Amino acid sequence: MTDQLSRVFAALADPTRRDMVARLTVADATVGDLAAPYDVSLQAVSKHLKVLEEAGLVTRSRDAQRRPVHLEAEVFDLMTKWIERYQRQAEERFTRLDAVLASLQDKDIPTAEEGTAS
Amino acid sequence: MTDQLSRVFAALADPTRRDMVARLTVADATVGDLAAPYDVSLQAVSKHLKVLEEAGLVTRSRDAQRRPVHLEAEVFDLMTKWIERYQRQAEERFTRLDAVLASLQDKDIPTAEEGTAS
DNA sequence: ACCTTTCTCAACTGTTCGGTTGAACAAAGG
DNA sequence: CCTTTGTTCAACCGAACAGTTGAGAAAGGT
Repeated sequence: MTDQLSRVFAALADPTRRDMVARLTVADATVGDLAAPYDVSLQAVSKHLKVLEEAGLVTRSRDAQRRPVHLEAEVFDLMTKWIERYQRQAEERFTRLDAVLASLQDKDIPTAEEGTAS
Repeated sequence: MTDQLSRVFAALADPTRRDMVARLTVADATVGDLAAPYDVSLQAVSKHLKVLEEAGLVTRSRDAQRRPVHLEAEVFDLMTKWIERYQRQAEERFTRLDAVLASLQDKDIPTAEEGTAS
């Protein structure tokens, strides 16, 4: 899973990580802040953050001992673009199918119209 | 990973599965059709399809020995909704931050405004 | 009836994932 | 210094994942 798109999808496949992202849209937070609501160790949360970071979804700076986490929302565009592209393509295919069905209603051809076999 | 949203994200985290989805926007296909371009066993592809199916991304019917796979593009909406919601929220926060910074330039208040702790 | 095609199920393998604990590092602050 | 706070690293564990092979089901074609 080398490519970023895969990493982003994988990162958001986990409910805890999605929740973290959701909370980061409100404000930056430290690891401790983020860990608070969950019933897991701080280390586990730290690992989740590493996943989000490697997906490019968050960045981290430094403030004394703290490592504030900041959401990089632009990465969403990567997904949105992929999804929209194929969503559009699927819709187009759908309307194309409608056209075929409509033309079939005019004529009276019960046979296949596919150009598969030679 | 019980919820559908997690399953959809996880399903699309794999490049091979994303490619299958992409190809299914063009036309329905059999397992064999789908497997052809990849250098893995048919069984592996069959497993990938099971993942896509359990995520609600595809459905399968029957045509003699064949099991044609059909894309259910509506499921994309699930993701799109989630993404857009937090994308919007992140943007709003951004503009809100701008406002705060602007007001800070007028006054001179360096203290926090968050009502988190009891 | 047989054989072929298409696909799935079952069992096994190596790898990744999400979690744990314990130790250690980084940066202030007595 | 030594302690406290915040975070990460390392090793480990069980479960899930992505792949394999081998057997077999499902549905026709001849």
